[in-house]
Amino acid sequence: MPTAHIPGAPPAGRQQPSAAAPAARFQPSGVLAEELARFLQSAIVFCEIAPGARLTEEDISLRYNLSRSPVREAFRLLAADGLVVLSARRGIRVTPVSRRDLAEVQGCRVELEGLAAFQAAEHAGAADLAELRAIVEAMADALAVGEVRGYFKHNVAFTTRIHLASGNLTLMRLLNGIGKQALRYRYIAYQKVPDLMRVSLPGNRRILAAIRAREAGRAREITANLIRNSWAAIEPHIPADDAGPAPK
Amino acid sequence: MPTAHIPGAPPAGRQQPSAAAPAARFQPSGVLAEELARFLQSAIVFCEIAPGARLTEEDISLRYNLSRSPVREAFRLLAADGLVVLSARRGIRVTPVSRRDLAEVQGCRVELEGLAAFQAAEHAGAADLAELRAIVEAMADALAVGEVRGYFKHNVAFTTRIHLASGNLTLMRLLNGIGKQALRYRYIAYQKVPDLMRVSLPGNRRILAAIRAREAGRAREITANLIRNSWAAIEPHIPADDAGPAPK
DNA sequence: TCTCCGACGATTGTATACAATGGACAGAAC
DNA sequence: GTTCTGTCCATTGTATACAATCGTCGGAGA
Repeated sequence: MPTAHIPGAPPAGRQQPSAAAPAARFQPSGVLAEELARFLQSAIVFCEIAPGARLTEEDISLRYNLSRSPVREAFRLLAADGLVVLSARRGIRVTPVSRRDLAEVQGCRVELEGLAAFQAAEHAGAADLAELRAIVEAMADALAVGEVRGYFKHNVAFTTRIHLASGNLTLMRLLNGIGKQALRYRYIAYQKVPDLMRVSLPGNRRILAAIRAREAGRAREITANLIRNSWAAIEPHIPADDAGPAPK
Repeated sequence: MPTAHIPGAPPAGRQQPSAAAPAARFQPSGVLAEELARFLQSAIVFCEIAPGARLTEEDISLRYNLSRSPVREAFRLLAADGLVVLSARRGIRVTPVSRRDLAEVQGCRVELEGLAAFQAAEHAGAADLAELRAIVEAMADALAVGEVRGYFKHNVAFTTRIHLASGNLTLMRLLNGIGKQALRYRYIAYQKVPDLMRVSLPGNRRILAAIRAREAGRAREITANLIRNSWAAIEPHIPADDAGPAPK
């Protein structure tokens, strides 16, 4: 199989632009490169494109009826987020997952998410707090009915909102650069260990409480511990062998 | 003046490719986009292109006799490093410097450089230690003869080598994403406060000593403190007003 | 059978032309 | 004088054609 299966795309042969397409079809609205990057990012995070899969610029441009320019740019964006690895004239590969990579990502996240929680405790405004509270309730609702993907979505929103509340644009840029890669592991975690929700929710409640109480140091500590816990929960579900025999 | 002055480029009119050019002229060897990004990055870090200056893709492509494709890609790379800000159809601006930005960058660096030093203390090999030692000696030599720019260069190399010794690719990617922006402030610092060298050198010696002794926690602390010190030294030399009256 | 060499093909790198968009400015209406 | 509106232009967004390069594969020679 020369190229990986990609969902939401016309199967193989070039298709008329106006032809009917699958439900999840890529529907550009604004800048093509950014839209495509978002679309592919989602597909990678949710493992709809397998880790290690090989892609090419031309392949994607044919599938989605775009020229190579925006496709190329989209791949650069994904590479900046660590989701794909570009190698000149050898194609593009979805970054493989590995325990080693997991350790690196989570190790960095401990520091940066901790800093974000710290600064959020210092700077969060009333609107931030209200929003965080609402998100936590949404998480609780999703947990109550066992909606893993819904819980995951709200959990991500919670984290993102804390980043925003920190008021630190540079930190947000950094977290954005690592967060996409982390998202893959977080999604794998919730899929394989749904019970992680039961640990995560109280932890997030405590983070929110610390932020409300302006206890920055405590917010940092709880956040760091929560990440370490989820890290430990994820690890057994990632292939141990990190320099494994790459297919071809 | 519609566009900023850029060094190392033919003045204005299009020039023959083989024509004689200034000494520091951009000389591509491999991939144009990356070469150009490196060239512009250096110009921005060393303030040869002023903070806040406005550029356009076409302007650069004319100056260096390139097509817009690699120029465009180079600007995306610079944007990912936070050195320029892209705004659709409004041109490209060199990221302004401000105390607020400085605080964000250094705040993040305290965490990440600290983590790098910590992990370097855990993982550094003999080659890393030898190299670090050699660089520190080079720094001492530069200090002895008062070569600010030489000291700066070696100092950057020292930091980079610690990143490498950490063995954490993800951390290196993150530090790379913030390091370029930090470099501007570090360069301003050494220019305006050459005496910073006298504080920096002993600090770096102590970091190396801690790494050699495998005292990870101490390496982290010294690193964090060194950054905080240089931060404090730089701050007075950055315009306080961060949302200043943007030209035009 | 193994190794070296050369041609081919796949894939990205670069150049160029054209389209689309959003702001600036001039002019008219109030 | 102020405000609205329409046109123009600067600038980026996109499409396409061509060039360069690296890996692969087959064949010849030892």
